Amino acid sequence: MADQNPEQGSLNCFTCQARERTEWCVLDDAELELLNKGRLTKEYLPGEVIFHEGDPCRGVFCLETGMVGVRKTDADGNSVLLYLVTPGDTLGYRAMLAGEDYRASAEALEPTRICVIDVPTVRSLLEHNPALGLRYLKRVSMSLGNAEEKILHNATLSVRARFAHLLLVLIDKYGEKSSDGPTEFELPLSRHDLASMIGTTPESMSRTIKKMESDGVARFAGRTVHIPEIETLVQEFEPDHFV
Amino acid sequence: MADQNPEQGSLNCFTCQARERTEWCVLDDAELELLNKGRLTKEYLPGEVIFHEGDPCRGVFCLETGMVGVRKTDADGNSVLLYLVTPGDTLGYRAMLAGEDYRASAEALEPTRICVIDVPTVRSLLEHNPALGLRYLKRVSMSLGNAEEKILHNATLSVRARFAHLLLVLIDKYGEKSSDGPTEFELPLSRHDLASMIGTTPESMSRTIKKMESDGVARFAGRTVHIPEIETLVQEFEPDHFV
DNA sequence: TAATTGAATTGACGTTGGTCAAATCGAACA
DNA sequence: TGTTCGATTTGACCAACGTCAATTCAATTA
Repeated sequence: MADQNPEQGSLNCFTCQARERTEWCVLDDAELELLNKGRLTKEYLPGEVIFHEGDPCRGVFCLETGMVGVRKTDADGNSVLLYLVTPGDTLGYRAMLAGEDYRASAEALEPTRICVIDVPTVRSLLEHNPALGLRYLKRVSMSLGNAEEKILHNATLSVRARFAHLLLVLIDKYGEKSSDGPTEFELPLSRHDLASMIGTTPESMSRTIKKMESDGVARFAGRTVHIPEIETLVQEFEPDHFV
Repeated sequence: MADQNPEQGSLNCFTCQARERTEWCVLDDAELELLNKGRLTKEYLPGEVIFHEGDPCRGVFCLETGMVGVRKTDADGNSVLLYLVTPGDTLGYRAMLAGEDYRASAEALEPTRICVIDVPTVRSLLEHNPALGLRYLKRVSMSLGNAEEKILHNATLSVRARFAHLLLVLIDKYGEKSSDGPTEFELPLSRHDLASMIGTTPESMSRTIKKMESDGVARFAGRTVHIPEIETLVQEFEPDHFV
């Protein structure tokens, strides 16, 4: 694990570029001061683990730069990649708010700079500023809605349809903002991680990609994806979608 | 939909048997008064729908008696049964807290008596009593943890293992509280609904039950299940579980 | 440039579990 | 008691997808 490194990037919560995009945007200056005091910055290299499933909750993490993957693994070593966490997202709040140990692990996928705000500080902020709680309520509730949707998708859609959906989500989140026409963008994930995001194997992932190429739905070159027409992806996902 | 029927059961939030088990247990008398005023009681017969996916959120529901199923259905009519809601549970809070329309539908599975607390009342209570928000935060966060676990299970476990797990959960929630030895209990669900709780078909459900019987893991007679040894179910679920 | 290593792909194969249709069961009711 | 209707079970079939092993690819380093 990389040591704390206060020499690079923003030095505190006041100057942090990511803050306005986090739940902390509702805090006033006094509260920000508290947040800043309860904070510890760390850097992680790809593959380094930020927390493990079963670890006691250490607080809430704020991602400043880089990318983190949240994984859940079972006894046999099978795993799913539940979330990609990018700058402006917070991490680890579920365990904190549920008062549980972590039920998933978090791992840097890129060089990542991240702050931890310790449990007592978060608890105190939550108790004194109801707006923060409401903010988190909204966040967790939307996340729950998405998780429930994923349960439905995994139960009813084919690997191919789930992958089409994943591509749409990734384009929406990390790609150019053009809803139609040809699109090109960089997948932020390996084939293995793409597979574990939709609950399948790298082999099936590979075959699905090949099939999509031969069907002219998309072209893949390494992590670069070219999609001639976004709408065809939507069709894959909802066969009877009307434009 | 059955009309409001104030003649049966508890007449208000003060005398409601279920209340102490809900999030409302943190309210003081003045707040209970507000809750009581924002409340409307309804009764539903099995099969009647309480809300539909896509409906605007009407408030938070409190189940007093009966049972409700929360379902999510896709365009092709495939569906999963996400939750069973029983007395003392609240319902519909996810959409309310996320500020979204319902993303699932709720349907009475038994004759059900339920109160609706309208959106303005819940919002007002949340804004004035931070403890209520924290209470819901915990509830939603734990629910999210369970949903994430379900995503992992559906991706990695067989139908049989998922069913073993479902049985354990149902026994824990609705069965006798004996952790080992022979157990007998009543399934609260049809085969079809059991199937849609673990994301499979009634046919596969039926075959799985038959196989489990021939393996001596459990005996099924209609909705009555007899399990000679609970531990064998745990083994089904976690092959390398140590006692 | 050759060697090394891990990721990705491909092939071959088997199994799970979905689909469709038919048969059976069981409760409600005439 | 016979009838009816939906729920459940059974059978037959097969497609999707997981598994295992071998191969290829690409990036890194000696």
